[in-house]
Amino acid sequence: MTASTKERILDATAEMFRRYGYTGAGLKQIVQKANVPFGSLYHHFPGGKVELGAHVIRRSGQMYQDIVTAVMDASASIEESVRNVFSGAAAVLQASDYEDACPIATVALEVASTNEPLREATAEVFEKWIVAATERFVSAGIAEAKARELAIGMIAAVEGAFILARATRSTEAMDVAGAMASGMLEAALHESRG
Amino acid sequence: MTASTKERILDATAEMFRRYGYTGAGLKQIVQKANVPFGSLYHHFPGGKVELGAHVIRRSGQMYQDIVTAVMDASASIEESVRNVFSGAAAVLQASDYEDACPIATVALEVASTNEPLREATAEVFEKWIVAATERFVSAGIAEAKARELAIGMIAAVEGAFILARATRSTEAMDVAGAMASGMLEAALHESRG
DNA sequence: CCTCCTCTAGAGTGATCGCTCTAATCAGGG
DNA sequence: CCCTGATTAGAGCGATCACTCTAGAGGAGG
Repeated sequence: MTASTKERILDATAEMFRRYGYTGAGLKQIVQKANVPFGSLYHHFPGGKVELGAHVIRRSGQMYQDIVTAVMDASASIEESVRNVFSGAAAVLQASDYEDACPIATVALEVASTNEPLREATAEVFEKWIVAATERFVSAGIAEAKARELAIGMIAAVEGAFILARATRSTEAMDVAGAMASGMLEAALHESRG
Repeated sequence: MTASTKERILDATAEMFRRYGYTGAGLKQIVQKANVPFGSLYHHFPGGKVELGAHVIRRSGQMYQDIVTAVMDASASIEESVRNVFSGAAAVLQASDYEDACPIATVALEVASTNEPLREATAEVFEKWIVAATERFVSAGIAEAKARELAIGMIAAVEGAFILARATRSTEAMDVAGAMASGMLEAALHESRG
């Protein structure tokens, strides 16, 4: 209710992107869902769909990172925090009937070869995620290079599991990916502790 | 030249799907690329875009599986075969300027919540891949349950790495995912051999 | 009151969407 | 030759696409 017109547009677009992707989300549908007149969209985002898309990608990326950070902060150990991220993703998938997964993966694949500004936005988000996760692992005592590998592996695992889980409507892939990621982490911790 | 009209449609559609996704690929563009009159498309695929999409998903899934099988058959050991699959994927990505990746991942995410028959087609393909990979690992002496976990983990890793690699235009994620997958496999082999 | 500027409001633009339709073309059997 | 069914060929359909345009509503300063 207190959300501004601009925020309502961004929120509605983010939800449309998650469900229908970038190409599949129509601007008319977006303004209708946001309960905003069409003219307001081009007032706030004069660059049209591309500018709106770039904003939504960066914003969704930040929001997702904040959620993951909060989950990890609430965990007792780094090992547990990784497991909680995957089990949390599995829970959200199930609760949303396999609709709400990664907010930018679908868009990332769609625009990778067709829309350079949006591709750059997705790349920026992924790189920020990698850096944030790497810092976590470094703080846990893992060497920088190994920490970055773990971070990339973990993000790749969760994204790949999202694809399999949504396609098969099962959390099996997410559960397996979580076990795989935590196994990798434990091995790295064991190594770094001597 | 010897390719039939139907095959040319399927090939053109597969390429359009890889680059633009399901929603982004227009039927007019497809028939133009395939050098086929519009009427022929609806003669061969009376069910329209959905029927064509389902055919292309299953066909691309089978083709991709055949390629991976060939790569693995040409490898000396199961460990090497897994590494070759990832390094081969990285090479294809680089050679195609990060356009040609998994032929169905983009479509899978797009249609997961919007098009039930196509979602089922993608689920079918993924399940076949999992079964095929599981059989490979079982033949290598790994227990059935563990082999299925490895198969799912490997497919999730390669799919997730495709997303990161295409977005960032770098093979780093694919290299890391390959190392992660082969590490998992070696651990499982070590365990199964006592 | 008036002016100025931001924002809301939605009708209307040409282009493209998936799809339907009819006609032409072709091959093989009689 | 004619007939028949499969396939090619593409114009045209209503709907929707991203987007532009003009007009009005609302609040702040004078």
